[in-house]
Amino acid sequence: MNTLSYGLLSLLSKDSRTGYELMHHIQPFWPAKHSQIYPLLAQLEQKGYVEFVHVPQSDKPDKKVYSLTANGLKALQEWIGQPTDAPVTRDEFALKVYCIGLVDKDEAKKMLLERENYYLEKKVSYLESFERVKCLSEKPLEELGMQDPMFGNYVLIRKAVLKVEADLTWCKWMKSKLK
Amino acid sequence: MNTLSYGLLSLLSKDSRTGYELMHHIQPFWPAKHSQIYPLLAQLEQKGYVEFVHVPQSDKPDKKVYSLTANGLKALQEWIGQPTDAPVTRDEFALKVYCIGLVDKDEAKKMLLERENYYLEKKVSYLESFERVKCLSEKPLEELGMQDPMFGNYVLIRKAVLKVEADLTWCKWMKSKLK
DNA sequence: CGGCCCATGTAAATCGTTACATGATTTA
DNA sequence: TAAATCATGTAACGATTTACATGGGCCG
Repeated sequence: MNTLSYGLLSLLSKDSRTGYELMHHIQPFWPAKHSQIYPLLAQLEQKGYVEFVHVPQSDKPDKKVYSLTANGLKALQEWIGQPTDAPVTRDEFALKVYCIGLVDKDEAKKMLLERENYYLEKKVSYLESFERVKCLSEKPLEELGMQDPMFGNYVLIRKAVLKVEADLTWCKWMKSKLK
Repeated sequence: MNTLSYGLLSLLSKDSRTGYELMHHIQPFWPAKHSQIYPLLAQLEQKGYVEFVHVPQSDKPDKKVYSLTANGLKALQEWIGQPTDAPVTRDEFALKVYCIGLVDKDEAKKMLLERENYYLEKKVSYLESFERVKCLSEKPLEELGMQDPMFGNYVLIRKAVLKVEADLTWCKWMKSKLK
């Protein structure tokens, strides 16, 4: 059982989903391709942590809708209590910035602006997710408690927004350094 | 040539270093174990991008001090101009927070405090690095330009500090949610 | 004396990406 | 008509971690 497997169980604890949907929803916190997810779902099913129903579709390909079993829930709760790994980030841009003095100022500025636009787009998409969560939630977001089904979404989007704002602050600060 | 290889060249563009030192210095931006780095250095040497001198030591094991060659510098500069991959983060804590409602409030609070302490320690160590850079720099940091050798260190530590402050802001905000 | 730091390397296992494979429907 | 979306899966490759291997000096 690796971390991604538990991540899939985490998503399934809220909603039954297909492998395809799980792939999309897990991206922001644990990037993974479908080729990694499908075999793990098969393993999880063999362990009895998830089960699925075939859902034939006429217009689109048939799908398998997975849900968490009682055993899966137990495994998930035990995992939450275990020690948690430190987050890991790999940022090619940071490596380039470290030796940015090797290229000329115009190229450096161009790179920074590109990265800033990347973060701006991210921020927009996070704010859109935020709005979506706001609509789906019964209560106003500020009143959500730990037990509410949208609580996880709410706090993680808040985390993502704070992070991307820090990145944008850094980009703007860097731009002033390259003037 | 993978990203880590270029990362090693990036570090070597500032200083000659051993594989062991490279391993430690690249951690904040591209975590890697020595078992990954030593073979890559051998490859880089075969390609003529780096060269090394044996340095026998009496008290400690002998070492190989690597430096960047002219060809290595050229490869490095070309890489900087190429499109840059988006940063990738994998955060087990985020997955757990998503379904934090599955454990009781006290355990959730304990997890949050642990993570906050982790970030606090990180912040302290970043601020220490900051002081070290300040001492090593000839000019005051605010006056450093792109070409100065400490510029890369300076701006990346600033990036790390902004990030960890955003994380701490989130932790404090989360704590208020669990009251 | 046990464990950490220095310092380099290889081998095995796991994790993750890219490519191969299929195929209907929708959109530009 | 080319590309994207939905939907699942396998195979090959590359990246990363863990474990194996060695050995002196230093600290508590």
